[in-house]
Amino acid sequence: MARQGLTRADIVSAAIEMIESEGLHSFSLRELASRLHIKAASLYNHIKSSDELHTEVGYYAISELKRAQLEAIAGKERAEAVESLADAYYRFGKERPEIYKVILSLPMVKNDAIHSAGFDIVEPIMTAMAGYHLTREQMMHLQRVFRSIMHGFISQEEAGCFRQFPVDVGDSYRMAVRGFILLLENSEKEARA
Amino acid sequence: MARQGLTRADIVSAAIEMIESEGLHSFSLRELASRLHIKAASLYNHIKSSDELHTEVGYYAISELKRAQLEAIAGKERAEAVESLADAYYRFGKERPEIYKVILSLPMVKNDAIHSAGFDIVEPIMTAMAGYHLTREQMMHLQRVFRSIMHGFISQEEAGCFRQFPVDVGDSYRMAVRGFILLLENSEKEARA
DNA sequence: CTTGACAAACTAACGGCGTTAGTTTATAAT
DNA sequence: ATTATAAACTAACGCCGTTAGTTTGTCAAG
Repeated sequence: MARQGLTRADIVSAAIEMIESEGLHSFSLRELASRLHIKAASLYNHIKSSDELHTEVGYYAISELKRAQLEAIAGKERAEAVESLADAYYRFGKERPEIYKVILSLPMVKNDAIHSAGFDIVEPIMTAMAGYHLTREQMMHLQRVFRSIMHGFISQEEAGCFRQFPVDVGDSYRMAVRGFILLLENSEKEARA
Repeated sequence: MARQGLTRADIVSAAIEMIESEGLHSFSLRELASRLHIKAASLYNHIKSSDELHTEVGYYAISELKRAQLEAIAGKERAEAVESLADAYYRFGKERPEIYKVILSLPMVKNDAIHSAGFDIVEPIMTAMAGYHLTREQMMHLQRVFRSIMHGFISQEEAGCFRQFPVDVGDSYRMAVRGFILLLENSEKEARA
């Protein structure tokens, strides 16, 4: 087998492709190696462990999500910005479910690099809320509430938890976003008081 | 080794114990068998597969969550009922994180038994909202919103996603619940109109 | 042009996993 | 006392991540 001179970047992007097309749960180093026409052990010339590769894919996933978010809020303010941000988040989770799962499965604890990458996700949310007159502390709380709603909705829909009732999932989603905007307006009133 | 006459129920409850104490991710049939002083292959006299055991543990987890929820809303109405329900949900996720993860990892799709068990989780939520004057359709949507907020919050906190900022997580949680109650009140107004 | 260093690839193996097939054997019912 | 049932066993298969040690292609310095 002629040597092909694979790089670390080649391996990471092959992993991303494979996860997107075949699913995170069925991903394995051996299968990845096989697709690169390599033995599994050879991967260890480029990566230290399966976890490290997983983290590397995670950085990509976070950067993609951030990109989509920043694009969504560009030139928008207040409710319009928040709705557009939510839509981008929702679409990302729906269109790239496996990559989204990678973000969720990232060990945020005890890994400074991932921890700081987490700020990339927070930043667009803070920007979208900037048009509201809120204290810095309120924004920190509200950012958590926003992420909870979005993540909770996406992952439960993906898991099939919303099939008990025949009502439209899109309608539920819009109601959830409306709830958050109500909370934003309510918080603004409190901040003024 | 004297035969101990293990039953399916023995195995399920040993699995529950093991998951609660050692964590879902480190659970394995071989380790479970070892704790029961049995070979792994012997487990197959009682269960068909690892997935089946997982599902069985899931039924237990759902019933426990439902029990906690029903207890929380007993004799309460409207905001008080919803807040108490949310607290029970939150406490369950925090105090029994591994069992909670089992619920999340249940394959809701393509398994009728689990699908119908999902109703057990919905029911207390519908009851808690019963005091509000809402249409049946509104309740179906709001139930999804409630679960999204709760699940999103619990799983992100558990994953360590809320460590970017030093503000109190409990305060964020209360703000999230307040947001949901605002949405309930707002929906009620719309229903009357 | 040769030589030497580096790193990309290899083979072989370990211990772990879920699972299957086929076998023994204790217990409970006839 | 005999027999049927099912709880347990052994042995093996094919996955998995990972490590150690080895070959070999490539590329740069002498």
